[in-house]
Amino acid sequence: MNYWLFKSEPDAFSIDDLKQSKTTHWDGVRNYQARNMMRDDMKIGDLAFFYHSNTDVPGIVGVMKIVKEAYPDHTAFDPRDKHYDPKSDPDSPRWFMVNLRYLRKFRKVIPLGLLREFANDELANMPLLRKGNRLSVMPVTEKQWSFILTLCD
DNA sequence: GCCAACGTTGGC
DNA sequence: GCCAACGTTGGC
Repeated sequence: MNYWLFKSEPDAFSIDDLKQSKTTHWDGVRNYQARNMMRDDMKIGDLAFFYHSNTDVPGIVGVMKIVKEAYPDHTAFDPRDKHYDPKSDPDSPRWFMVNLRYLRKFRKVIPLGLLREFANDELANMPLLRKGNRLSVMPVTEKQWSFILTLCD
C-alpha cells in the first residue's frame, strides 16, 4: 500500500469539486516523473492527499483513494484541449491518468507553512518541501502520511 | 505581479 | 550530446 500527494489549483479543480463529483479522472499530467508514478506505481486502494496550489493558503486539504489504475489520458488526443499533445496518439499513448475517489475534507487546511516547520524532522526529504519543487504528483512515505494526519483536527 | 527554479526544446 | 533559450509552475 502506497501513499501519494496530488496538487491542483482550486480555481481549476478543488476538493469541493471532488466532494461533489465523488470520483474523478486525474487528467492533464504532462510530466514524465509524475506519469511514471501514476503508470507504474499507483495501485487500487492507495491513499492520496489533495493539495491546493497557487492559492491564498496553499496546503493539504483532504484525502482521496485510488479506485482505477493508470489508463491513457484521452485529453492528450484532443486538439481543443488545454493539455493537447500532438505527440501522444491512441496507438501509443504518452500520458496516463488514474481515477480517484473522495474520502474526506479536513475541517481546516494544513498549510504549506506549517508543513515546512517539520522539514528537518518528521517531514525530512518530502519532495513537496524541496525548494523549487514542481512535481504535481509525488510519493508520501507511511511515516510522513501518519504524521501529517496528526496535524489536522 | 514578480521571480526563482525547473523541464523541455532545438540548434549546433 | 551540450547547453542556451524558452515556457511553466507556484510561493510569496
